[in-house]
Amino acid sequence: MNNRLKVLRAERNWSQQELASRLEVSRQSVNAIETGKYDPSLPLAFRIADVFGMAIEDIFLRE
Amino acid sequence: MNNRLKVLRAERNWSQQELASRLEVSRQSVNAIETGKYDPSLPLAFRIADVFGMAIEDIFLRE
DNA sequence: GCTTTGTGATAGGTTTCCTTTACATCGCGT
DNA sequence: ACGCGATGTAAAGGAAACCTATCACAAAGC
Repeated sequence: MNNRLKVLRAERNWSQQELASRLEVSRQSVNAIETGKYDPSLPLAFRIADVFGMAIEDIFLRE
Repeated sequence: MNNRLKVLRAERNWSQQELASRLEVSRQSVNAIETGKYDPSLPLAFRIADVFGMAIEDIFLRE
């Protein structure tokens, strides 16, 4: 499951640590999700959508 | 994380087994998600949204 | 040079998701 | 009364999603 995390984070000039703090997860989790190691849980996906002010469907892509 | 699975399933007159087959998961998984035992993974949430033709945000509710 | 910041990766451990198998109940039709 | 579809639940095991701690490295600044 592909995602646009890295781009969205760059648009806001946030470091991985900055995003991790906003999501209340570890920096390693953010890194793992960005690099496609695994997909976030649904609750975390909702939190990600919230901090970016977008819909889950617009951040995570099927395919 | 609350969800409207039971209602959506009832609207379509699908049994848990019917939905499980469409999602390609076990019936117990559908039952567990419906009864709030746990949340689906993100990929499964996308499949659920697909079979109902809705957005994830309209099936699973924050709060 | 040295230090800081950002990023990628790994090892080891816990929790959550999902499976198979199994059992109990309830409602409905025969 | 009997069978059957639908549902709820539980145990045991594996896979996936988290965690902390740690190392490595490149780029930038002083």
